[in-house]
Amino acid sequence: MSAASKPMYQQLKDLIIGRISAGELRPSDRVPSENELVEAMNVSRMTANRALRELTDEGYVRRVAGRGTFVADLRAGSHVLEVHNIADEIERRGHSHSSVVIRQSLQHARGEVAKALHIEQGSDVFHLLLVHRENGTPIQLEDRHVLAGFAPDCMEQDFTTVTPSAYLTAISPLQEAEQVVRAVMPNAAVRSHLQMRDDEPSLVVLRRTWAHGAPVTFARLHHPGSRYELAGHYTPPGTPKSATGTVVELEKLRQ
Amino acid sequence: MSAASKPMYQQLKDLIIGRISAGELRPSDRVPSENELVEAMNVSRMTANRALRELTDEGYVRRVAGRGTFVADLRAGSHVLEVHNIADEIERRGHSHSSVVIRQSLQHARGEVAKALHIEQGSDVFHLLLVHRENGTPIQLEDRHVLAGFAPDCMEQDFTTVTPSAYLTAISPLQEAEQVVRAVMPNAAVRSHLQMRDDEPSLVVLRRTWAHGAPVTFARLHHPGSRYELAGHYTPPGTPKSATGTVVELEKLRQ
DNA sequence: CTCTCAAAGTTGTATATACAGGCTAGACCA
DNA sequence: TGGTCTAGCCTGTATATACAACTTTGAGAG
Repeated sequence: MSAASKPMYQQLKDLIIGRISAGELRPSDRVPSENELVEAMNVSRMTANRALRELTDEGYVRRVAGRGTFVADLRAGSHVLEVHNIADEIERRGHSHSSVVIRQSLQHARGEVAKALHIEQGSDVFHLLLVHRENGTPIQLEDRHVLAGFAPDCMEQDFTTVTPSAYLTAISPLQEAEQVVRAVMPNAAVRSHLQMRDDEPSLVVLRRTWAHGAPVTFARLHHPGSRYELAGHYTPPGTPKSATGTVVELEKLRQ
Repeated sequence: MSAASKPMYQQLKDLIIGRISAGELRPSDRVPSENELVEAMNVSRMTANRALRELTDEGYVRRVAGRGTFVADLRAGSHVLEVHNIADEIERRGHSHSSVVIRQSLQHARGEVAKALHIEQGSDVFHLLLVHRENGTPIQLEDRHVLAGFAPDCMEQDFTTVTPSAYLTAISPLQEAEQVVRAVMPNAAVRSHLQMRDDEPSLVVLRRTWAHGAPVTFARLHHPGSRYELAGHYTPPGTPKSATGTVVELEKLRQ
């Protein structure tokens, strides 16, 4: 579990990452070429190639055929926040998730919904309104519109057992999404559903999801500001999927 | 620029992504093994290996030595939000960024700051307080504490020309970060600095940044709720760096 | 019938080799 | 002096081969 077990290409990557991290190699500096690594480290060129290629994919370096490999510009401060499905998020905290369906109806799309879904005013859409609870406490009001043609059996679903999100991703995989996060003052209806104080702001996530190249659902997710936050952990390039599972200990720091 | 020019390993990737995207291959289904691809597509095993390995890195499939390659669980709803440096963000919008330094002093770390930075109460920290403006309008109040030992020349910097973020990333590359987003009601001081209405909520980003394995700076970034939002565009796995540059057209949809 | 173990299939890594194509410096020519 | 062009280095891709390690299956021994 210690050192010698790592594969050679990984050792090469670690070596170069180490030099960059230590400041020995700075942005736009040239890093050893494949052939130089071959001679210095006594490996084959394909192994050196794999190391440098993966470092490129992970954003550490930039390669130019004919010129060489250079330290990348260290993305000037772009941090990542992962926004999870509310049910998954609650479950990951080890808490219990439940939801109450307030409305589940077929409607005609009006103004902003029609615009968001790229459909004509008056087209059929399903409207879902439900409250998600964490250990019994309201934590999210989900106000969702779904293209009627995309989910014909939407009215037959029991959304207290399967969340709309899970239902929709089961219909069609591999979707694209766009989202916006805002701080707003909720209206009385939202406040009531989420059991919020009069002067409490709300964290709102607007999310529009695509399937097969067209938007199919648009959701407004309201959260009580005093009981909800988005948390994210960012580690340098080489960590595409470890964001899940990192623990955030930044809890007691209220302004 | 059309079809035949793509390298073989990319054609293999596209072929398998196509089958997944079309629903022909569903999560946990087995995808062709390397040797099967070798025979079917008339390529060498290393080429098939590269295609499947990259699909693994990009999250499309999951591989188990001895068993095979299987379609991954299509991340059950994990969406990504990129949070950029405020100056970069403003510049990307084609607007002008300026900032006003309100405080730049050496202090002794108290309570929450000491805790966030993992240092003793009373340790030396620099305190920076500045307002960032977009086309003259206040858009962010940056309240930052920096470990004194990490940036000894912090007091000599002119933070109206180089943002604290740019200054700090120049000192040490490759850092780790943790952040939390909240909706809160700002106090009078914050409201005043950001020229906010009395009943306007604030979107707050708490960000703690590591270097060399230890936290070195802790920032509270306050934004006026009516003039600021976080936006993100999510495209399926194979898009590690294209998140920058996607246009969000979800603007006029107020709750 | 049950246990053991070997065979076959699978991924993971590593090497040697080959050719195509981009880029640059310096030799060479006019 | 000035322009051209080639030799040499670099990355990008592709192949053939080899061995290690893991998993399942089934044959064979007891």
